[in-house]
Amino acid sequence: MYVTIPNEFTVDATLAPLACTTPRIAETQLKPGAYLYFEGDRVEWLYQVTSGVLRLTRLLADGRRQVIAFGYPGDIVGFPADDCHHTDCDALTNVRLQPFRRANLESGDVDPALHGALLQAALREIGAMQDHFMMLGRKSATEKLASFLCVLSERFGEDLGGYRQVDLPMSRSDIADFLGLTTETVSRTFTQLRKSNIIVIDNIHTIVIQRPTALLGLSLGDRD
Amino acid sequence: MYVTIPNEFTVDATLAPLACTTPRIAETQLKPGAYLYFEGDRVEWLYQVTSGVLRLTRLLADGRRQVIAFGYPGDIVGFPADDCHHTDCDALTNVRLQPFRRANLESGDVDPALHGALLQAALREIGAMQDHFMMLGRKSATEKLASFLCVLSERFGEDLGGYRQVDLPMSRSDIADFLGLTTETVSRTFTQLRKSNIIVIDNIHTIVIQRPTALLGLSLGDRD
DNA sequence: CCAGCCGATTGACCCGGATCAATCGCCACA
DNA sequence: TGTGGCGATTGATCCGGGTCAATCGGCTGG
Repeated sequence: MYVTIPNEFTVDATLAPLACTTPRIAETQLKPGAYLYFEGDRVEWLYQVTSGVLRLTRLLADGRRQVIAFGYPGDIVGFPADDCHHTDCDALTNVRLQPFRRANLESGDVDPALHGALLQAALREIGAMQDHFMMLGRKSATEKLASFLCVLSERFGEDLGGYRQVDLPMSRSDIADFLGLTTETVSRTFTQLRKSNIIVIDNIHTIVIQRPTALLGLSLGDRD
Repeated sequence: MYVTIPNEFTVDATLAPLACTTPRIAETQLKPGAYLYFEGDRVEWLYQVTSGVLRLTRLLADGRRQVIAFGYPGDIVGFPADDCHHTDCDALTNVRLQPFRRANLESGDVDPALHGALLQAALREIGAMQDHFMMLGRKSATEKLASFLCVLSERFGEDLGGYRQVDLPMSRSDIADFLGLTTETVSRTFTQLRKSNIIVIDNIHTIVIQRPTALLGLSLGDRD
C-alpha cells in the first residue's frame, strides 16, 4: 500500500483474489508482531494478504528506519530482487495470507493466469512506488498525512452515516517512518486536522473524516 | 538508475544486453531533449538503454517535479502499470535504445529467455526503488548527494590515475528533483564537498572524486 | 568581439519540521 | 486500586534546507 494522489485505478484492481488454476496452498496466519520474513532471507514464496495488515520496513545501520509499505488485503508482498527479500515484514494485526510459490511469478508454465496476475501486481507496485517518490520528495507534512488518510479512506474506510471512518492499525511512528517525518510532526499534524474540524480522532487507532473535500484539497497542496 | 547505499549486487547485473532468441528490432536513436514517451501514453515497447542517459520525470499540477530515475546504459525503462506510462521520459544526451515488445514481458511464449530477463529487471527495479525510499525519506542533503555520486562513480565512473572521474549529464535541478532538494542546496553541497577536498569540480558536467572513502563515509551518514 | 541569456553559485534571511523535554493517558499487572 | 511503562501529545527551541535575490560565467547568436 503506497500513498499517492488518490487514484481510481489503484483501488479495485488489487482487491480480488488472484485468478488461479493450481490448487491453492492453505492460508498462513500471523499474530501481531510476528515476522513473515527478514531482509536478506531467500524468497521462496509470495503472499497475498487476505485479511489484516502487514508492515514492510528497511533499517539503516544507525537505526533510522523507513516503512516501505503497508500490506493491506489484496496486496501482494514478497517480490524478490536478486533472490532475496529487501525488507523486513511483520504483522500489525492478526493477518491471514494466501501463499504462492515464487516459481509462479517467474514462469507461466504451470499456471499462466496466476503468472499474469502476479506480474501485473509487480508492475502496479512499480507504478505506485513512483507516485510515492513524489510524496516523499516533494510534499509537506500536511500534504503527506492528508494523502495518507485519503488513500486509506478510499480503499478501506467504512461508511458511517455520510462520514468515513478509517482504522489506523499502525502506530504514529510507523506513519512517520512511512511518510518521512517524525512522530511529533505526525501527532501535531493530526491535532491540526482535528482543530480544523476536518477529522475527529475517535481513539488512537480510529479517525472519522468529517470534511473529505477539505482533506482531499490539503492532499493536493491547497493552502490551508 | 536509483541511488542507494552503494551495493555490489546492483552493479553488474543490469549492464549486459538482454538474452534474446527473437530477432532484435533495430535500435532507436534519440537526440538531447527528445521525448521517448509521455505520462499517460499507452505502453507498446520497453527499451534497454544502449548508450546515453534518459530522464524519467513526474509532474504535480502546481509544477513541482520529481525525477523518478535516470536511465543509464543497461537499464530497462518503460514498465507499464495499468497499460500506461506513469512518467515522462526524455533524453539528456544522444541516446541509443534497444526496443522490446511489451508482449515479451507479459508472456514467455515467444522468447522465454527474454521474458525472464525483463521480469528480473522489473523485480530489480522494485528492490532499487525500495532503497531509494530510504534516501528520500530519511537522508540529509549531504548524504543524498554523496550517495548519488558514489553510485554514479561505481557504475559509470572512469579511472583517472587512481581517482574516479564522473560525468554528470543532468543539470543541477535534475539532481535536486531526483534527491528531493532544491538547486541551491545541491549547488551549496557540491561547494562544500569541493572545499573539503573530497571532490574537484572540473566543469559543471564533470567531477573527480579525490577522497572516495570520505565520500562513502558521508553517504552512510558519518559526521563530516 | 560583444550582448544577452540562462543555469549555477553565493549570500541573507526565514520557516517547517526536527530535536529535546515535559506531561498525559491508557493499559497491564501487582 | 495503585503503579510502572510506553506511546502519544504538547511545548520550547533549534537548525537544515527552502526562499528570495544578487551576481557569476559560459554559451550563443549577431
